Amino acid sequence: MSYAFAVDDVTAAIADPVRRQILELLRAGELPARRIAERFPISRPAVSRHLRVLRECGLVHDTLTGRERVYRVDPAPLAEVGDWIAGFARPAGFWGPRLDALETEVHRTRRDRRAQRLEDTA
Amino acid sequence: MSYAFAVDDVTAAIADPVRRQILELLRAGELPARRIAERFPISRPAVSRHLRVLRECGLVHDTLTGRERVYRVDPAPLAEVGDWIAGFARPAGFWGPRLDALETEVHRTRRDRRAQRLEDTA
DNA sequence: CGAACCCGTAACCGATGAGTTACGCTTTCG
DNA sequence: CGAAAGCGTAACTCATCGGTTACGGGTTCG
Repeated sequence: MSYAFAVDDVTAAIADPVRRQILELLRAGELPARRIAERFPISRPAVSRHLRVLRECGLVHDTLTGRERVYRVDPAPLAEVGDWIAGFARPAGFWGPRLDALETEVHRTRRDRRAQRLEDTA
Repeated sequence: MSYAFAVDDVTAAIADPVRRQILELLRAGELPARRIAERFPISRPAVSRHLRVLRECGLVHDTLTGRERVYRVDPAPLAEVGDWIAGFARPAGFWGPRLDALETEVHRTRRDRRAQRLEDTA
């Protein structure tokens, strides 16, 4: 049971600068798709597809409110990458013990995400 | 002064599963290119190019020894990504304080890397 | 010296990915 | 009810990327 599956999706997702900026934007608070799109020089459908990528790997969640779709960030999948990175700790227990806390967080939020998914597109 | 530049290269580098596996392989110890290549089902030149990508963003360093080129991993650039991830800490100071240690590490190793680069291809 | 070894690069190719415009659905509101 | 707003999707184009084979340069060794 490795995270390889999820890590693959998440690393691919954050490899794009636009998607990273979207996440940073959402860090300040939830936003409807329109508000997100107008912050970028690219077309709205382009942003919409970036949002889909982020959605499919659980980095954002959305709630349909009237005719607006509000997005909010979920850092849990990022923690899995942080977990992988932590495996490259210096000599022995350099960052290790500190980042181990992340792993705990991963397990904790894995439950939450399942619940979240049911709420999505609600 | 943001890491955006470096983070962009590093996230792109670790987005590929083969490159991540190379890093994991090198985590156990340095290896000549040949030894790395024979662990993968793809051709040797393909691995060689993956190594180049990893080299160009500082994730690996190489030393020319006779007719062999020995590679070793450098986790420092990964720390910059960890740093970025840490910015998505839960509510307030959930992982934050723990991952702050990473940032310190980033600064520390930035000097080292400059020295490393001079040694490369030596 | 010449053959074998180790490795990187060049040239080429199919797949993938990010961008665009056009379109359709649902919700709001005059 | 009909127009406008807010989103997502489809179809298409173009650049990038990862894979392959072919090749060349430096090193070891019989």
